[in-house]
Amino acid sequence: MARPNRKEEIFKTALSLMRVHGYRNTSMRDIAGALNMEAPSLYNHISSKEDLLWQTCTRIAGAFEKGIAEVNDIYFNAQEKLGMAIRSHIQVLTHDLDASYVFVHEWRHLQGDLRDALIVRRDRYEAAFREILAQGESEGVFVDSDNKFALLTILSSLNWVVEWYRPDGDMSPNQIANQLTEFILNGLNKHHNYVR
Amino acid sequence: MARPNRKEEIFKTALSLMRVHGYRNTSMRDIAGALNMEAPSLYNHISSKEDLLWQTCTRIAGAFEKGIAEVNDIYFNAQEKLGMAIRSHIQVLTHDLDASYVFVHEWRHLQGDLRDALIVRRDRYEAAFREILAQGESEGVFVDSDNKFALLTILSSLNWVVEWYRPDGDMSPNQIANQLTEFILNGLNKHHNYVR
DNA sequence: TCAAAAAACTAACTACTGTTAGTTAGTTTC
DNA sequence: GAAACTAACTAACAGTAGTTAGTTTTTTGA
Repeated sequence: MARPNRKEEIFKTALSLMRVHGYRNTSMRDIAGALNMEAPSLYNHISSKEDLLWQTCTRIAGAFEKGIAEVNDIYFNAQEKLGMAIRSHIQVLTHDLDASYVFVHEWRHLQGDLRDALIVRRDRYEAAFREILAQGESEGVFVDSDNKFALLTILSSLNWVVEWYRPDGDMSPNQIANQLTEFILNGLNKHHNYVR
Repeated sequence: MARPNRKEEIFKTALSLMRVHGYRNTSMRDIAGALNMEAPSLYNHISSKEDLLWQTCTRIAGAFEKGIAEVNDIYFNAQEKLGMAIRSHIQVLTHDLDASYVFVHEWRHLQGDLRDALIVRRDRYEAAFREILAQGESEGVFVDSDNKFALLTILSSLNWVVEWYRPDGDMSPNQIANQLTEFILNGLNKHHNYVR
């Protein structure tokens, strides 16, 4: 009986259900049922439903953090940095799509300290991104924009990828990252002369 | 006792709770409690919890549709159209923030036909937006991009506004629309010479 | 002023929630 | 071959969900 890691199977099944139906709409009995077992048996492998969500969120958050740290270690120029940060972000999302989707959409079902801890980490991540924007401005290669505004706009387009990305679709994660980078840097305008 | 429209009060209260705690996490008893009444009394005014969500979603969807129709009626040039479509979208979101937030985040808790109907309307709305992009390309003012990709990127940045917009913040809806339009058209790049 | 309508109430139901307790069968380790 | 471990089970609990039925109170309108 090939059963390499039951715990992983549970996570995988749970996340794919939660992606479709949401965290609250996915019961322990649903998860167990999809694995042909009974709900209480799950507790031989995991400690609680919330822990399922918590471990997922920290895993994804950790991957994001690792990515942005590497970018800041290796690259110097702001345009390169931004491009690589985008690529890294997209890699994380697409590499573990169910988990990322659940992270993006369901993290706020965490309660109390867990939730707070995640907000702190998110803010740190955003700050690292924002620093790249600031660097680009002082290098004179990015327009001087409202940093917070630009950041939110950028991150929203990145995160929306979990909404439509399909592993068997016709864009690879790298292609997506390239297109997004180009779009974010150059926008839609062909002649760059739009004035409001 | 000034009680102009109890039904509206219920919607308003329900949506503000759902915005914070989510649809599934907001019980009828929570809603009733916030209005100093008992849960069953709500049913003198509304027919079900799902109907609360459904009516909210159709209301917002209708506002979006009205906006895009007007844009296509009045304006000719693609840049203007896109700018006005963005402005209209932001107007809808910010004018009815709780409802919009719930719409963007919780529509998928609708079941069966209701959910399907909403998907159809969303697709139609996206198609109208995409047509503006196509027009801009054929007019030679927008870069030739993957339409679907550009569209999703644009709409994601628009919808993310519900995440951070505050009526008492320092940007008005029109300022947000202007900044977003500029960002979407011109991107971050100062000299428009980024090549990947 | 009085009947009708509106809007609240209490009690209760059924379904489902996450989880615990206690147990059992099969496998691995010493 | 005994002990320990793994992973499943059944039964059940305490709580919550949305909702219905039936009743009472409040408001409204002629």
